[in-house]
Amino acid sequence: MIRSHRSSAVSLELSPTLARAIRRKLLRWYDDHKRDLPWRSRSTDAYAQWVAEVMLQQTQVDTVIPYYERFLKRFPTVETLAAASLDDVLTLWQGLGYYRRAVNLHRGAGYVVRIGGMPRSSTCLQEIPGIGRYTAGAIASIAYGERVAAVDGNVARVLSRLFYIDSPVSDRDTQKRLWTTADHLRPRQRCGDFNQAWMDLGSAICTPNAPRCDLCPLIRECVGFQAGVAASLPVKTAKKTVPETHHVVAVVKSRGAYLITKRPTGGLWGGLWEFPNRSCPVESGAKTVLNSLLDCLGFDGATQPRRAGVLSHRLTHRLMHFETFVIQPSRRNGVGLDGDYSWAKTIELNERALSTASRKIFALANKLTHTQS
DNA sequence: AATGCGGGGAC
DNA sequence: GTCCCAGCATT
Repeated sequence: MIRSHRSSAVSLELSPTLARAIRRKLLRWYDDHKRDLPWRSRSTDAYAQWVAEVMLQQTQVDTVIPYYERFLKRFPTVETLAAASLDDVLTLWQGLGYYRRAVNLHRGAGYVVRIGGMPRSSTCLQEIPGIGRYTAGAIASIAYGERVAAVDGNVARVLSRLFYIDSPVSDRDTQKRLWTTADHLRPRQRCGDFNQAWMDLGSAICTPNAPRCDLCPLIRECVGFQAGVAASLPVKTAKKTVPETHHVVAVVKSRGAYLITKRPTGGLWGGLWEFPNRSCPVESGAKTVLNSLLDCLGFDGATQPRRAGVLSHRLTHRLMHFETFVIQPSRRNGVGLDGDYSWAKTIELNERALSTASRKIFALANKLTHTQS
């Protein structure tokens, strides 16, 4: 019975014979179809693998590649990264998202240099901030040849189909089972290649939608395919509706430079620069909130704000609306503008770490300026 | 166990 | 529009 098969222990559904067949077929397929990716040309460089794996967290390969090339060119070694300023690291990271990754990478580089080099095992790698079980397994198996599993979204999808695992993939028990299954499948040799083979298979064949089962090297072993349910796996839990928030933004321009401020590290866009702004519960109250913001910045009512429009920006977990105003005061009479504030000309702005939302706000403000001038 | 954390590619 | 992506840290 299918059901009893599915609910049986891994050791029962994964016989040594089956495990051997899966290893052999997947590695053979990988030898013929592996992608040519930048980090694969330096697979023994644990630092290079670390950078790649962190960038690839929740981020697609094609998005990462140009960032990776720039990053490794600028910071070719962990020592060069440790010696850099966080601002410079974030500038290279801008647009890639999840900026805590860059902060942790920079912090981690300092840690690695202090302890005299990259940790040499999957377990020790997890002492580095931003490296969890998956990333540690990937780095250790690829760079060191350690025999350790690495279950990411790709592997979870392939394994859930291969073994018809239909409990919600985010559940703890499901995750535990996936890792246990991956542990059983680890080959004694080429574990790094094996881990990457899952990912290439998940990218090219065992895709989230409309998997190409006809091309899959594991079609004969795939219980999900045999049952005709491969495309509906893994089972994901419904997502909740994202909250909507409104904000007012002051793009203050004086003598060709713009007033920007640095966000505190930790939260959304932590450590990045942006134009002064405030949350605004109701859109209709924008003018009041703007005046309050300008007061705090030290720009009084003598400067006439001009409304540039509303910029909407969608994140995975939030929909944000920025009602944008341009202010051109006659004097830079701002008060309390400490180290977290700065004036930056357009060309300097391009070298600062700004969020994509801030870039879009800047474009909107510039459109107004050029239209009216 | 649930939530916060970006942005873009694919459909 | 929707879904999802080489996850991790925090609570």
